[in-house]
Amino acid sequence: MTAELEGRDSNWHQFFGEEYLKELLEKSQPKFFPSHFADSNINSHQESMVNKLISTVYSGPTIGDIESALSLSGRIKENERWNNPRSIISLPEKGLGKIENKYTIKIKASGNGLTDDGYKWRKYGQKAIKNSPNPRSYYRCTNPRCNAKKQVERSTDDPDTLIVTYEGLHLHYTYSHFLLSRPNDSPTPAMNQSKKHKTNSSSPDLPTSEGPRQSPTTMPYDPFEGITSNQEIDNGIQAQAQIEAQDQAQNGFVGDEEHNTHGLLEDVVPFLVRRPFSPTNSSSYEIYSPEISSPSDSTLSWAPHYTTDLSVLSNLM
DNA sequence: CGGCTTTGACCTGCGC
DNA sequence: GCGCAGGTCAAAGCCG
Repeated sequence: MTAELEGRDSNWHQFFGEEYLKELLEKSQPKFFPSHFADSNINSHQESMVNKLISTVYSGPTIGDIESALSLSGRIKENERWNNPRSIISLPEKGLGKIENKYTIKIKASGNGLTDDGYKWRKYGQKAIKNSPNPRSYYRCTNPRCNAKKQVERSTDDPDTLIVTYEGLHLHYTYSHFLLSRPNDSPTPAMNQSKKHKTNSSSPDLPTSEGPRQSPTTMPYDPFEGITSNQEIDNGIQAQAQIEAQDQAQNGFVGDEEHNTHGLLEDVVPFLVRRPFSPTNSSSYEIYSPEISSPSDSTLSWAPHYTTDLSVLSNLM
């Protein structure tokens, strides 16, 4: 499989610019970051920490993610547009139209026809599409806080291929991500309040990604990998736990209590798509952006035609 | 009984 | 303005 990756560099410093990172830090600092992170001068160690923290907090797919996760031999195009979020804002002026948090993914369904992407979705509609024999199904994330949506339809070319379009962000916490690297930590009170997950059935007509959330004990990667020192992160975790405990008291739930119990904001691109890990997972994934890829280009491409207002995300933290 | 899917109706955007 | 197509709503029914 080949894929063309068209988009931003995975280096957050380059992508967002230092000023924007500082702005983000200032906004998120009260809950998550030690105060000195908001200082005007960020040294290299701090910057490294910032990059890692932000890439953890905002876990949208980077090129590295896609490449490593999908084992793709993709070629990466330089595209200056994605080097700075400010320039994204001006994209419509450049004729690319409205930018959306949208990804389209082609999934070669496995034998059982299921494509468990690790999130829990509720179907809210199905629509016949013109010139297509296959209906399109509409799903929303079951988390009441979350505006993530996806559309699923079978490819007309290949009945085994599902075309999944993700839209929006998973605005809920996956606190378990923190804990993977911290086996010695005792669970926070909030963590003990998670329910057992419930497995959904799938439409027999259009198998989708209903399924159990990935168990914290089998989460495939450690978001804090490489981060070594850190009272700051401990503080952040504790602060987060307090926030969630408060949530629990006030609202009766913590994040997506049933399956995505605690932790970091996740991009709508599902965890298992970004980081497929199980050798038994026979699904293959192709991520592309029909809006940007050339019609004459036979290869599939991916482009981050999403913008994420990190100030919004940081406010949610 | 709660949570889910199904499905027809309704809404909205867009092209003519 | 009209019609079409895509997207969403919500009532009804199913299921564990």
